[in-house]
Amino acid sequence: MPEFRLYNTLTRRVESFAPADGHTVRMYTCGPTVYNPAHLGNFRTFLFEDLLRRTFRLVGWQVEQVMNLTDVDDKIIRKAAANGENILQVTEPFTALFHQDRRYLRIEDAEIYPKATEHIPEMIALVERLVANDVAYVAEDGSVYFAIDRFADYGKLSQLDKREVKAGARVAQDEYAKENAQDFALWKSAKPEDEATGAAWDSPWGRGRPGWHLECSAMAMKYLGETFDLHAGGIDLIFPHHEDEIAQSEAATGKQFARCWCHGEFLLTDGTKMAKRVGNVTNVVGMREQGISGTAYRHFVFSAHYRKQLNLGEESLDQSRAAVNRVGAFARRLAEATAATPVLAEAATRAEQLFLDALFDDLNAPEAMAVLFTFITEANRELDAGGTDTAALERARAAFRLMDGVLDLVPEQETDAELGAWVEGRLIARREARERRDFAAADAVREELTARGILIEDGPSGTRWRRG
RNA sequence: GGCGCCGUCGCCAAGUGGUAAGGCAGGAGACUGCAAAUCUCCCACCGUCGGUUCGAUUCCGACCGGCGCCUCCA
Repeated sequence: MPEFRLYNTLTRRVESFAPADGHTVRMYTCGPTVYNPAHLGNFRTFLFEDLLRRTFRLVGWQVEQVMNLTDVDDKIIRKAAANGENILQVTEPFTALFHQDRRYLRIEDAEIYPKATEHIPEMIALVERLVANDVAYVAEDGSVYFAIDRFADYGKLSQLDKREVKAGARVAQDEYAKENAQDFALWKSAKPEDEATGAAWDSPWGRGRPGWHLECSAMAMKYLGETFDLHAGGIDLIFPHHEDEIAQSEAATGKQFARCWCHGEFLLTDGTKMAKRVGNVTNVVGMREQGISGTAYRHFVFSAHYRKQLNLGEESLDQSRAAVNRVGAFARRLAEATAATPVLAEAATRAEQLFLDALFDDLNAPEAMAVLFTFITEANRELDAGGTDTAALERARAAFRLMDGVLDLVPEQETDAELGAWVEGRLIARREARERRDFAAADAVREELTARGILIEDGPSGTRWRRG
């Protein structure tokens, strides 16, 4: 089994990583809050996690991934209340949209997508454990808080001990109910709008709803065990979300929660963090309407290391689209080739090795992509050279399958049958014109197609077309 | 105010103590009826100033510039 190295936020170092049981990586990834469309920044993180799970399989491990769907929280309740709806009416359509967007970006299915609202009993049980362990306390109003100063390790993930809260920093509005301003809510007593929107449940402390951090601890432990291999998410979740998850989980079980923590950096737009509040968000649906494929976005995301900020500029997606078209053209050529030179086999084997080296070294996707593109150039050269080595061709196909099996960059083929029939008809007209050597007429057809966004390529096996 | 990250070709972005991957764009050529695709060749001395070193883009310091976290947040 090759060594896989990964940066661990807990230790702030790149370390050797392997699942505890040696064959299945149990990973928990924080999913979306389903009250609006997830934006491209959110999907950068999900794509990073997709790359992680695919790379794990390349190492030879199985993957058990849990991605939660937060379907009860302040923003959802506010939205539901404003519309006079139940929270389900808010979350169901956005849950569906999330999966649609996810598939467009070819993000693999996680094994489990648990919803917070379907795990209220597990969450209540966890709070009871914490109260029993005397690290949580019940406030006058029936809310339950976690007392951070009763958990010695508090701050170990975010290195809070090295931090100082900004002088005059905002403090929580409901501070009066807490012993310490930094204590966080495990259980929030129900307010009228909670009841009105179906966001309140019975508990030993009265009607209420779970605090945000609680769901992840309860669901991670339910599906992955009290200790599991990896917990991933966006870098902004380090504090307070993940810090609080660690506190409430480890204070309850006395065991280490996640063995490794992994965080992806932000997506920036025009130099600032993509965020709803900034108003610079782009959604998958919007991207789609601009004719940008999911594979182009994958290329863009993988062009930077996951721990570095990545700026989405005006030209970014167009550049990636062009890059991904090259991969697509190569994929078709490889599929249709019949033989190649022996040199191709060497290039393929070398590329595979370099590709794995790059990904296994803290998931260096940009490096891995560079290997892929270098291989494409080499392979095209050997394919041009002719050759009769069919085994070499198979070697190349296997290498490409391995690499694209992780990156998944080949753009989708056109599936619009009506458009296809029309294009084929025009191509027949063009072929006839060319056979007459009436090139003016042939070029007129090409321009007609170009006007509709169709590009054509004449090759040995006839004319091929695709969308520009 | 505290903590941290980044500054590499026109744009995006890897990387290394010994003279810098890849993608996009661009230039020249081959191929093509013309294109497209493909191939060949060309296209950077790594923010500034110091220091360490035989040698630094790569280590250290200062400075300038940008970003993020400390508060809901991928």
